[in-house]
Amino acid sequence: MKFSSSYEPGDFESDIYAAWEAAGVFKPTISIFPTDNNSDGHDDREDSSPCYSIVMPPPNANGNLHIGHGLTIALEDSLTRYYRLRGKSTWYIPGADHAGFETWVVYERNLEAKGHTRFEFDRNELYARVWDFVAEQRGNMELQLRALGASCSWDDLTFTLDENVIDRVYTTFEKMWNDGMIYRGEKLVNYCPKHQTAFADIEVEHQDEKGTLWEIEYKLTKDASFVTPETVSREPYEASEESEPHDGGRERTGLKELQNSVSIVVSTTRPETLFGDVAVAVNAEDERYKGLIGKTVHLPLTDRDIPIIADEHADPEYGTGAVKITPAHDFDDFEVGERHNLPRIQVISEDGHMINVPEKYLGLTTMECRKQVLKDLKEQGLLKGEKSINHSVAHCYKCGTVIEPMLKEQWFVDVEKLAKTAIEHLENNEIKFHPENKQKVLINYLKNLKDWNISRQIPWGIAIPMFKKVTEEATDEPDWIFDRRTNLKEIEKGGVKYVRDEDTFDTWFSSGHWPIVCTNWTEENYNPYYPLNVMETGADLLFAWVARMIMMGLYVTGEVPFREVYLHGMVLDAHGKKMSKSKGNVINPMDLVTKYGSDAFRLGIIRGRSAGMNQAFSENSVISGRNLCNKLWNISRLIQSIVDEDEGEGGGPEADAMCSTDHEDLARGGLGAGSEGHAASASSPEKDIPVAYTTNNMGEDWICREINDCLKQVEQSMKNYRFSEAIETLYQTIWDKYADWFLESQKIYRNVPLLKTTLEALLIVIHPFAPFVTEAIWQNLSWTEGFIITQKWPQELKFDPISAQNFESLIGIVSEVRGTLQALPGTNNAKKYALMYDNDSLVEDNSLLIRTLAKVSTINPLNGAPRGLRVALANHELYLDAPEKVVAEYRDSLTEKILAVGRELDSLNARMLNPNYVDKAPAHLVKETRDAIKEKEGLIARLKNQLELI
RNA sequence: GGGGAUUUAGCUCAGUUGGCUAGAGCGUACGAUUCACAUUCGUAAGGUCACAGGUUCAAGCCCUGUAAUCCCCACCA
Repeated sequence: MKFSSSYEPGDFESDIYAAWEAAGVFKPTISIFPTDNNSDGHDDREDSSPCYSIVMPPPNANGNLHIGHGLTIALEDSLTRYYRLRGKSTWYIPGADHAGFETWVVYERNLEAKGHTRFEFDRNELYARVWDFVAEQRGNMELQLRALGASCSWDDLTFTLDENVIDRVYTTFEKMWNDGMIYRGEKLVNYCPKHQTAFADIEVEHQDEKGTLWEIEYKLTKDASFVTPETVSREPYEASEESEPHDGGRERTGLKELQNSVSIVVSTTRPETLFGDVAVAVNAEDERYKGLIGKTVHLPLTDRDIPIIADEHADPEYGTGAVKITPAHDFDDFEVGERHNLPRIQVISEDGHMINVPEKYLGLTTMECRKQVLKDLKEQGLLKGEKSINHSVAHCYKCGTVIEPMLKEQWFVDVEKLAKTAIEHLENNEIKFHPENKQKVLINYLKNLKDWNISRQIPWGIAIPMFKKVTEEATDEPDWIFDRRTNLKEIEKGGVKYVRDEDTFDTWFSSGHWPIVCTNWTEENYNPYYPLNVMETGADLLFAWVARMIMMGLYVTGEVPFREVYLHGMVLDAHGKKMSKSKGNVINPMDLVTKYGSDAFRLGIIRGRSAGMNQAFSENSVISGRNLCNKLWNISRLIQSIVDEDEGEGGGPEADAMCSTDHEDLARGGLGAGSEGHAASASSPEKDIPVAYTTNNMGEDWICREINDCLKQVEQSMKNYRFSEAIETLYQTIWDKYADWFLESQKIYRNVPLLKTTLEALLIVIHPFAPFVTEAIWQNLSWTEGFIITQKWPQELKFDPISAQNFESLIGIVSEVRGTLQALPGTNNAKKYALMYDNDSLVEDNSLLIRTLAKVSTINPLNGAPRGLRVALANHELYLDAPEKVVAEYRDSLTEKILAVGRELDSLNARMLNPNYVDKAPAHLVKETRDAIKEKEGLIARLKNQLELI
């Protein structure tokens, strides 16, 4: 196979993915139910388990992937590929989400566009219709996952409405029902009048808005006796003469006589809910109102009287200190109502119109009613004030409609035990969090968790398996029974008829089972893939999802569902702003994949990102990723060309073991170990596999050392989920070390076996992050076999450490020479001035290498007295053969340099002059400081000497 | 009100038990270049580590406080 001369990811990425998929390399190698009894690994899975499992947070089945998905996949797939290379049986389980509400909104919009409404169809019909709708749309998302390189086990894809998911959800629900954790309650729920469904607290978006706080006067009744809650009827407004509108000034002579001199003024932002008022609350400590507690006031625009009660909810500092209590339409008032056993009067219907109000207001929308109420109050002189305030208002996160707190019968989960158990396991550190602080945040959240409303009035979801009794005579039977037959509208049991609840589950109730259902966990069998090794998802889902998976996992399996949690932050635009359609700054990951390749995208989005942080992202980082891929491509082409040349010349690959260079005598530094010094001729310690190369010069020893360090650092980084750090290490090793120093040196000294070994190692190590280009190269290289995706993680390389360290000195020399040449006046100095050395074996032995790397034209021994410009090195005698005039022009730079070194020396000396430092600091640091001082002193002396010569 | 974070080079970010002269990428400036790569190579400039105290031989890192920015939860009658 021939390498194309340029890196074109678009030419091979999809073919490579198809080849992997066809070869079945994404599947775990160990099945769930082992045939041998070799898996005894219930404990200590982290290190000893042969299995590694991770699940994909399911993207919307009929949507497209956005940038956050891109990040998720890049992270999860990198982990998956890394542990696969480390030899684990790796199971990355893909998923697709029915996305209950999202999909429903899209579908309902379609329906409306065609002139229909949901209310024309029954639930089963709607479910079937949406199913078809999703089936038509489905597939894009999965293609995009493939384009991103997700090495997930496609046969195991779990859809959130799969039968096994529904089954498991029903089993859990039944267990909870039997355990008494499920109850039906009339509570205030967050209700969107447009979508006509309730939401969990967490699905509501609060926005700060300007609003008006109105002050309304409620007059005390003459007969100020306490009115017990029972005297207020639930349906107080039967159309009657009395509730007809009055003229503003007309004396009310009906039921009540008003004590006009005394009144109480309440503050409200929602005057229209006045009709649902059942009390006025004041603070017991509030001197202004103390005497009024227990008296009654007349509720304006009505013929009702309501009590004045004392409750801590009333804040004397806020408004007038008196607050009207409307338990059916306000969360706080609901609680006040419960404390005082007050009735709940619902005055707003589910579609946002007034009910249970005087006829004049009946059927108005809330806004219309508000206007009318204000107008009427004003006419009666009861509107006492109007202030504009800032307050936060709850909105539907999908359509922006103001959320109406609504009194509804719903299913609730009593979360007390669930939360308590979860907290215990979290405090027991059974789950490791990245970033760490999220553990505390989650515990804090669970400690304050309220009961969980799991009913949703959306047809597209898992039906709640509860049926309500309709046969009135069967009084002994329970009102509600559990039954799995949710495909039926009506069932009969023991002669009693029941109808199914129309509601569906909150999506998080089923999603909470994700690790359980994806891994096919069962009560009967040990499953080596549960708990998951890690749960990776967005930090914004900590409460909504992660918390619920933990509670459900513990409830169902008794074990935490995963050992570690990695939370990524939000991907922001290049300026650190949230991406949004309205701002027009949305970046589509697929566009970047098309433009720069999948690997470039993956490298770009992971780089510079740390756990839990919302961080900026720009195309530049993807370009930089593409450049690295290009570098890899060209490194490989170079090595392949050397291999080809070598095999063409010599007697085949076996001859490689003999060094092909003519410069063997020069290759090792004078300080190299042993006469032959072939450090790497030993065999591998673990298995008796002979290593395939010998090192023949210091650059080769050095690169082996650097690659070993790189391996260790990447392993460490991956263990700690420091992806960005791993990539940084790889960039440096591949680019700055391997390409810029080692390969440059190999243009002189060619060690074909070592080139092969090191290239393989680097390709494997970076494969998790750049899977396509590394596989493409692997397939192009003439000597490699199989797929890179299933290779083994590289072994440590053998090398001679002293020789490796000498190469470090050589790098220092070359860098200093380059810098000096640049700083000299004029251009092309490397060609003009010869480099001379005096009595320096390292330079002498490696003069060819130094000449090549520093790009100087000639390098000679200095014959005679020093001349030209002395290169600023403490331990090497090097001169650039520049004429005096040029050296004189360099004078300023030299002075600058002397001053700089002088400053460093001063600070070092100051440190040594501090007796406490010498006494208390670790000995090796003190020694280092001493050595550094010696070196600086030497250097400064030489530079001063040089300056004098000029 | 409760909780969590952030503040380091022009920009985006590293800097994990405190330890040599605080790093990277991008950007900038200057220079190079016939064959692995201009998606390149080399060199350089650029920092009061938000501020004020404290602990320590030693602080970007630990402690206290202040300021600014951001996120989450609750509340806002």
